[in-house]
Amino acid sequence: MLTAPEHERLFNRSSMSKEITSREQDYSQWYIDLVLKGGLADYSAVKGCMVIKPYGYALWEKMRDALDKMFKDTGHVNAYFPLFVPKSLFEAEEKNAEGFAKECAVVTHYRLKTDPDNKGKLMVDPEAKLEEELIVRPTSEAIIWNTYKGWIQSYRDLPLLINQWANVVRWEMRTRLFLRTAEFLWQEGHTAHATAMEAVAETKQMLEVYADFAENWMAVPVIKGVKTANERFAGAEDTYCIEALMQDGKALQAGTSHFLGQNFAKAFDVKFSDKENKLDYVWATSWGVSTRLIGGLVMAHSDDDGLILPPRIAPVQVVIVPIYKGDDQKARIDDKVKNELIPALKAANISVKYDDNDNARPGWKFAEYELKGVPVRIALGARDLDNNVAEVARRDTKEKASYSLDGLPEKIISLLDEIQVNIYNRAKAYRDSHITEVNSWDEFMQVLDEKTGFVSAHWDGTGETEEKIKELSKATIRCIPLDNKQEAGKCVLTGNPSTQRVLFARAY
RNA sequence: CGGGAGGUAGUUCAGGCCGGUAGAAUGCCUGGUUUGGGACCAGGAGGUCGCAGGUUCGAAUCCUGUCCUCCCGACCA
Repeated sequence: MLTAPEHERLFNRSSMSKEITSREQDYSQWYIDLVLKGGLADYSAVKGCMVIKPYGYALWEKMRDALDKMFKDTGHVNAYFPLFVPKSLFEAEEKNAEGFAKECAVVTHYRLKTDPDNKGKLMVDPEAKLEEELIVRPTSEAIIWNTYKGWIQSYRDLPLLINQWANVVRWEMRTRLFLRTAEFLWQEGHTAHATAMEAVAETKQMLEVYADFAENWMAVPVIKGVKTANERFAGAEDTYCIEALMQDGKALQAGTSHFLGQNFAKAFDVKFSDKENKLDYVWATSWGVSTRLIGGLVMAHSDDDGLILPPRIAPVQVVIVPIYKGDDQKARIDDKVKNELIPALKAANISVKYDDNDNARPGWKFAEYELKGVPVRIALGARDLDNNVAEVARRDTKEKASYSLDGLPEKIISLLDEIQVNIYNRAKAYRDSHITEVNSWDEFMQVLDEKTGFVSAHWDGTGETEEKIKELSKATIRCIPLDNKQEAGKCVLTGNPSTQRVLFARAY
């Protein structure tokens, strides 16, 4: 029997610890809890903008570095273009401009001054109005194509394969940490080619790079596909995408690669002479992924105890927690860890943290590193040293096992690989079991409401039907999968003839 | 941008109707005991109650405005 104060204490202790809302209870809150309490990001004083905290940024750096290498390996180089785009340039490609017009931040003045009526306060100086407004880039096609015009004269200048790592601003009505914020970080590749075929090949190649990255680094299975005309990037001829599925059954567009045709070349007058000295407009692509991937990563793998990060991009892959009584034991553990384990793991390029902070006890550390999604934890106590073993816990399954200290680094290395594969397989099994073929409207709605996930259904190919379905179900066509099977059928809404199934889902 | 909820110590929250010296737990600091799943004892520091006005002798509390966040909708990566 507990006394009242003891009850009180128990209650407070549990409510005060970094408790995470369960997915079942409130999926959105679970996600927010993970991002905030997992130390990935924080809110800021600026509406719609977040602070990416060191742990979250370390994750982004790992992702960025892996992607950057893949871009370089496919022949691209990095450059940097301005944050501001003069309005006249921005509006040059009409469809692109229209598509983004509703969410642009605009700079109209270049100076503040002291408010004469309100000492100590500043006001916009009406004398300092810009002659031409500057658009804060929501994407950089305009400024880049304006620049490319001066860089491209002949086929010898092509292909031009440039990427930039940057921030962009899209003024969103409703924001969500990482998934949708007013400002976000991304990379945008912008390439120019002599032929349409070459540009299409580039578009598809970069889609493959994204899919490769998502699956093999982030361990998030994705479906490669093409967007419908309605969902296409403003100004593109074709938009290819990778679509991932979150644990609540909603889809997430994880990356896009656009074949821009000659739209931007014509809008910015970018021509080249071919070998026969004939002038033609160049063919273009653009492709991007953003910090949104972090949100997708969190929602694809994590559980009610916290983040689950794939080893290949986890900022800390292994954490070692010493368990000791007194300085003698601590010294023995230190010796083993610092002189053997850490050097061996570091030699294998594994990032390892030894948490011998005496402020927190082991149990607290276990919970903390589980919250942060560190893939592997090694607990090492005096008892283990006597038996020449260590307790190894994996985050993905929460299984614990005792392994001999002989050959432990090799064991950890293979365990990290195993975890990487396991979380991918787990996410894939979930994804695959949530692609449902339906043949009637009732079934369509029922699957969306009850089972969730992707719904594979026939569609008559018209924008009107697509709109109508969106209106009725809040589901959009996520993509027409690449190499889609062609089969005759009837549109799930209109009954009109269809040649293939497309993937619908409610999406982030 | 519309509807709802919220903002008080680092964190989670109480207090608010009914105005009168700012509270709890946890965390933090010091010392000690501890350490195999979120330790314990003793002492201590910490808040212009989101911000700006107003009402009042007096405002965390009442009124007005404004900013930020969450949820639901319309918009979007």
